Amino acid sequence: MPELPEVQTVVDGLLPHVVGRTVHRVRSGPHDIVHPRGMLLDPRLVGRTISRINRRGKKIVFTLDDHARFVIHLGMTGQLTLDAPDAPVLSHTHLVLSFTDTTPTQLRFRDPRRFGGVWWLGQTEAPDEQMGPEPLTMRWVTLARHLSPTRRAIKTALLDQKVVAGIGNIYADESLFEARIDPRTPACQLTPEQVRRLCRAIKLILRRAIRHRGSTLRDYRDADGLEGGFQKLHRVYDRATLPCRRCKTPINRIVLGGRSTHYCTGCQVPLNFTATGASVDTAKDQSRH
DNA sequence: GTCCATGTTCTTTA
DNA sequence: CTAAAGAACATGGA
Repeated sequence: MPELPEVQTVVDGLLPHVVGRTVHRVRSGPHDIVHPRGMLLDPRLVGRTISRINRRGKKIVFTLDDHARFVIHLGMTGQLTLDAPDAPVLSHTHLVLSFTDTTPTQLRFRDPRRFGGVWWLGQTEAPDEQMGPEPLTMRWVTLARHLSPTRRAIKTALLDQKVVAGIGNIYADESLFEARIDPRTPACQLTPEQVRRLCRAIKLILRRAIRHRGSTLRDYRDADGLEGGFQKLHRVYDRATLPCRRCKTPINRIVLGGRSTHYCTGCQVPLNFTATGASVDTAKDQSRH
């Protein structure tokens, strides 16, 4: 469920209530969602103070006062919420950190499908090896450098966290609509102008989504258990057969890289268009290996 | 029962 | 060998 805007919203909700607080107790559910598997968090966390929380891609990085770190990834259905200790514990709650200094609070990790989990990093391991640039601050030439080596469809490339960090199925589709690029276009065939437009579109869409506290399709909740609002502003995602909000053409749904892909055949064109709307042939032959 | 789902990783295929 | 497609993971809702 959670892509960059949702993860950022969760982090923003945690910051004022968790940073600076000391872990008093750790409770785990019946399933081991900690990596490396079998590692006990209790002796590493109890008595430690959370000194920092930040986001990298879709990962939430917690730093302790001893400089050890751990990452929580929400996977598809993960929720990280702040609750009163006496609030009912929902099913599929896998980890509860209790803070008793000042107002008693619990940080709860719940994840029905268990694609998410906790990764202990210790004091040396980096949270983002292999991970691509942060989309909110990347420059278009960086994006171009990561797209040029692959012939995969641009939609598929955007989902690859080594290409860009934090984009998932919703915001890939929404960004490509904003940039008016056909999702099937081979990544290496985008013109510099298209990459520039895509880079701007990604930032615009992600910032707008963060402003609306992310998209809730089903499971996503912020740290306070509240739903996001950006799903109401989706232009293509989950809108197959509905009229395009821009040109009224029915939104098309196809499958790319095994993931449903939504786009407007009227607005998102496979080739470049000039200012007058005439199509321009850019099929420069990409020699086959 | 069937299909589908906001993600990632391993396996198979070309 | 590499790149890309496909399957797998686990659960629940339509």
